[in-house]
Amino acid sequence: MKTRDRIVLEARLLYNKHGYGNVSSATLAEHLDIAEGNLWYHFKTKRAILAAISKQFALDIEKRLSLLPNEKVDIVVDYAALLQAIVDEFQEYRFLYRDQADYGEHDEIVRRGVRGWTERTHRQLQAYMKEFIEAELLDWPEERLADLAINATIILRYGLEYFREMGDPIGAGGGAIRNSLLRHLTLFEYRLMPEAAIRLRRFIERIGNGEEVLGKTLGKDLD
Amino acid sequence: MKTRDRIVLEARLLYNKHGYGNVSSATLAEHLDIAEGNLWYHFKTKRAILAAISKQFALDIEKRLSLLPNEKVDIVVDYAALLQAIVDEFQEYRFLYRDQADYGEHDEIVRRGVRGWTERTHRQLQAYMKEFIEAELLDWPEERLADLAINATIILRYGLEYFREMGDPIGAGGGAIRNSLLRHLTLFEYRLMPEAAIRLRRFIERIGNGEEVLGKTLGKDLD
DNA sequence: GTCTATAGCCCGATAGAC
DNA sequence: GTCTATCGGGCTATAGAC
Repeated sequence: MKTRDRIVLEARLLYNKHGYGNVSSATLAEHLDIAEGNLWYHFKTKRAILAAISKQFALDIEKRLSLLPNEKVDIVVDYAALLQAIVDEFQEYRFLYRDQADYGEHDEIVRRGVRGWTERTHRQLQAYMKEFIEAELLDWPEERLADLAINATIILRYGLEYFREMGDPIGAGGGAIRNSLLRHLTLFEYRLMPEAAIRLRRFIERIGNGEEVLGKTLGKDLD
Repeated sequence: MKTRDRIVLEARLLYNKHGYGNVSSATLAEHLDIAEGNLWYHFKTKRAILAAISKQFALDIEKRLSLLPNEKVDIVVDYAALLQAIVDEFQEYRFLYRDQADYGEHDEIVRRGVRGWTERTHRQLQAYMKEFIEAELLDWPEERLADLAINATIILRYGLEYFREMGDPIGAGGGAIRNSLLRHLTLFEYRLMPEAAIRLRRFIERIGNGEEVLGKTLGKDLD
């Protein structure tokens, strides 16, 4: 792996773990076992590292947004795969949102993209919900489908922070991911066919345990 | 107003605006028009300022948690007053949660309190919802009332960050507060009596516009 | 209580040898 | 591409005069 790529990877992991502002270039270089000067050779400013991570973030988001319900598999499995992709993404780029007050404005690519990505995420979730309805696994009125998708996005997105604050441990095996997923499920579980609800809950347990039974769809090449 | 109190107030405002890590003691002293040495006389460390703000935070939370549906007024007005107290609180101490990755561990008083405060907030919202039901303004099954209250809390809590990311301006008159409140309303509006929904929406517009028609219940002495 | 002056540290970033 | 050495600047915090 090239030094430049190692820097981008390690920076992202350290920023997620300790916060962007708490990871100095000296610390980063030390973790990479390279000299600090070498780091400045590859990236002329600290913000340039942020830009490189942001670029990869944009690519990964597009990959996740391209996921669609697969006609060949059943919708419960499809939806579980989407959920896994979403929580992976939120975890892998967590610092980008969490530390924004720290590093100031987002990189341009994120600043310009974030609104569109969020709206497309709503539509993506809505498309999956619609499949549940068409498979007669969910009984939900069409006119409230958009609200369901938006509220589900918000809860998935901020669940990690919410449950961390409540004391749940983060990371694979920790309760925060599992609880976020279960929390979003409360929005529509009461209108799901019991069998579909049971299967979804089973998938959520596996995702929460970090079992990655469905194959990781994002960042596989990075970890 | 005593210098010490002025420091605590101005620090909170500046931290909320620019982020805890981006407000140096020099900047803070400059805004207060006092010498930096004077600041260190009142607070021996920067963290001591954080502790003072956290202490006030705890007091304000208790005040807000003590709000109850008032038998003499109708529940819609009561609920609007609670909503206003909650969004005020989340705005006035926004940096405390938002910048936690920056300043590290919460002050002890917050660290020990946060779980209990959140759970009590759930129960508080639930009590108000129950009043709506008893006034026959809301049709909602008892067994899903807790979930409604929790999901409403999360959306109220993180709505500000969510809508800011989406490009809405923050602060009185900005769209973020109004949109957070409307978003939380989507959770149960479809089961509200139309007349109650209309009145709630009208209150939300006024809160979103910063009109404070119900009287500010928190931080009144600070602003 | 408030001020000035300054210590001591870590940070992001640069210069230049290899 | 990688290293060592170093600079300028901002930050938290201290010392001591008034």
